[in-house]
Amino acid sequence: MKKQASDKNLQNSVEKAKVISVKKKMKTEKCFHYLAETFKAMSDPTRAKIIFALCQEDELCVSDLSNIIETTNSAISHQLKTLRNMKLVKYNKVGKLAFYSLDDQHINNLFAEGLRHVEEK
Amino acid sequence: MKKQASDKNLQNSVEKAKVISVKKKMKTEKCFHYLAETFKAMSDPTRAKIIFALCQEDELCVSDLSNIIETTNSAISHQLKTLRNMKLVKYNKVGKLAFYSLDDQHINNLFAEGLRHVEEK
DNA sequence: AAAACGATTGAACAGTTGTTCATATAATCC
DNA sequence: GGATTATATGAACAACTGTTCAATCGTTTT
Repeated sequence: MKKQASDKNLQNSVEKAKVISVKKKMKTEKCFHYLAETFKAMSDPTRAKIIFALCQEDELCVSDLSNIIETTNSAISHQLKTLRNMKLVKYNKVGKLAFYSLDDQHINNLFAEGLRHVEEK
Repeated sequence: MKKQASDKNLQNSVEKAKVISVKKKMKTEKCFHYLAETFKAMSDPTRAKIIFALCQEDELCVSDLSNIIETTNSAISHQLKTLRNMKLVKYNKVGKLAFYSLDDQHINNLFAEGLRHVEEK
């Protein structure tokens, strides 16, 4: 009977001890998936600009955001929907206006860390 | 004569003071582009796994990485090339083996921050 | 009620992405 | 030298992405 792929490959490891050790520490598939999703939220310049703007001001409406970022309402609105789906922003409707704000407290730290990284380069 | 688009839109701002204030703080196009690129490096599960593994062990060769991550050598090698282009990993060739390691010190902090965020959810 | 306005949405489009498969390269072993 | 091994690579493919454009939906204004 054939051994499991992972076991079979273990025999062929170059540095078996390292492989076993890291395998033990590996997070779940779901964890890596969600981690990747989180980074993906900020992996587009338009979304990065939106998040940056919302770090400066608690609330901004769509047209002001598109003015600041200098692109169309439509493009901003589409990206805001993406960020909403990712639970990174929430919004507050007042008449015709939709005021968006950051929904995820932790994102500020993550974003600031990224910015620090970029500016130290 | 027509005014500049950015000026024209400023007149139409819902909260002009906020718009002017945030506009003043905005980073350059290049900065946001690079910021997005940095996050993009970690926005794929396979790359996130590679980075995680290389946070646990200083150096790992391609076949051990593909064993740990449980995918093909080819897929890993392609992603390592992507990470190499982004200057996030470097490698050390020893005979047939290529030992990869993290090239960017700051990435550890950023990645750890992301992981903390995910695990607190 | 009609017009104006802010925001949302869907379709379409080109561009990008990540994997697979087959092949290539380069070092080691027999 | 020929076989084997570790890694790299190019082409192909389907899947996804971000913007634009046109149309729509609510709300407010006149």
